[in-house]
Amino acid sequence: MISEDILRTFHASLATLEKGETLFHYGDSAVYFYIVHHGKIKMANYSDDGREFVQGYFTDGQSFGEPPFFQKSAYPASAIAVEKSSVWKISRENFLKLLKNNFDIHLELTATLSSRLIYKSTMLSELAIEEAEHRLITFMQYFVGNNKTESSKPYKIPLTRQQLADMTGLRVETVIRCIKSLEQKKFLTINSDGKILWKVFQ
Amino acid sequence: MISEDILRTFHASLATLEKGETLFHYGDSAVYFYIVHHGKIKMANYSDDGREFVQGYFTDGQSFGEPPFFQKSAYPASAIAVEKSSVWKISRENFLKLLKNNFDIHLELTATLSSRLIYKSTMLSELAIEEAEHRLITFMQYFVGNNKTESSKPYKIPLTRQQLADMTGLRVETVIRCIKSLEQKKFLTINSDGKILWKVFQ
DNA sequence: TTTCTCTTATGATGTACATCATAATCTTCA
DNA sequence: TGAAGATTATGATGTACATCATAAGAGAAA
Repeated sequence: MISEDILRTFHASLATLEKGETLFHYGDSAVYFYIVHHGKIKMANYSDDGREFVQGYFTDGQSFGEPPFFQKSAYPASAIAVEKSSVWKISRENFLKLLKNNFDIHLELTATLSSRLIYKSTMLSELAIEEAEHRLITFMQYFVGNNKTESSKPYKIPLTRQQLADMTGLRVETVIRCIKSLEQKKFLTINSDGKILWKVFQ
Repeated sequence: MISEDILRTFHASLATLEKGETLFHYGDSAVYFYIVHHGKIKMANYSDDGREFVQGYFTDGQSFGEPPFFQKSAYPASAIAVEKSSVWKISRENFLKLLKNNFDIHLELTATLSSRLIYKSTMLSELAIEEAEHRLITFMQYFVGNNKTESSKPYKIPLTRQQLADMTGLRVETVIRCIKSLEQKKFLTINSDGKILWKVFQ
């Protein structure tokens, strides 16, 4: 988490985005690196026939779009505002200066990249060798581990079946059927509003 | 690339591995970080019914096993020596000291992690929304881009159909059929020894 | 030189998930 | 407040890739 003071020192500027607006497209050369000030941004890839894969969602305080920075390559996915948002943008040069002058921030970045790398490796292996239900369990375990705060009660996963599908390479109907099946197998329960309640001890 | 001098300063030690030997298993808690001194290491995941997914191969000078270091988590995949190898191992503490004292090495690590993150994101999106031939093209493009040195002649990809399958989440037979189809579509040619020759301009 | 294992190859068959169709809520926003 | 668009749901059908079977050549091992 980089303080606003430091951001200003290194000439970060704020940009605002309407809901649905695209910040950058897949393949654009990466000139800026971003931190969400307020709102929600998704990074996603699209196939020729319109299928979507969501690489991740980013909210207040989270940075995104750093990786292509270090080999001056292109963004590997597009960034779209899911809701009205504002983001800090920092140029490559200023960002490198910032890292050079702040070991703690650099280390935090390293940790963030590492954590994302573990997530991607995990999901990649799931998509490559496991089937739908297994994939969903692994994804939800990861998600709950990263978002659940209180430790005793079941966690209500704030994602629709469609969002689960978009992040696991499955289709809505498949996710719906798997979730039903996983409910019968007692991996989770379905709340009265349809949302998934993840059990505590697993 | 970290010099042997610096490695010794931070108490790195050498370990040797026979062909087929396992350095660490998926799920082991990550106490060391490694750099290949000489040989070839693969990181891979295995499903219950024995299917393999290869996350990557690492050779002389390349580091691996860093990500779980920064949140003290477990290795996300197993590391196995593909041939007789020797690796430098550095403890977490010494590694952090090393980063703190060498900005350039830290920045190089950041760049390495970023590059891997882009690779994983790319393959993840491929596995999620693209079909077999597209996946293979993307993988080979990436591979050639990272390994081809001379720029004029077609590049002979030094991987078997089985290795391609293991890295793309496909099965050998599918890879064989796809490669044949891609040959007919002029994306590549098949050498007299069966190896894939990747065309220059694509 | 023989045996074993790996690699490329090809056909027949099976299946997990996608796709298509339809519908009953629920939410959004105009 | 009423229409449009999500969301969850369920059945019927389609298909890309996996699986199984078999084989021929190449290299390694003994």
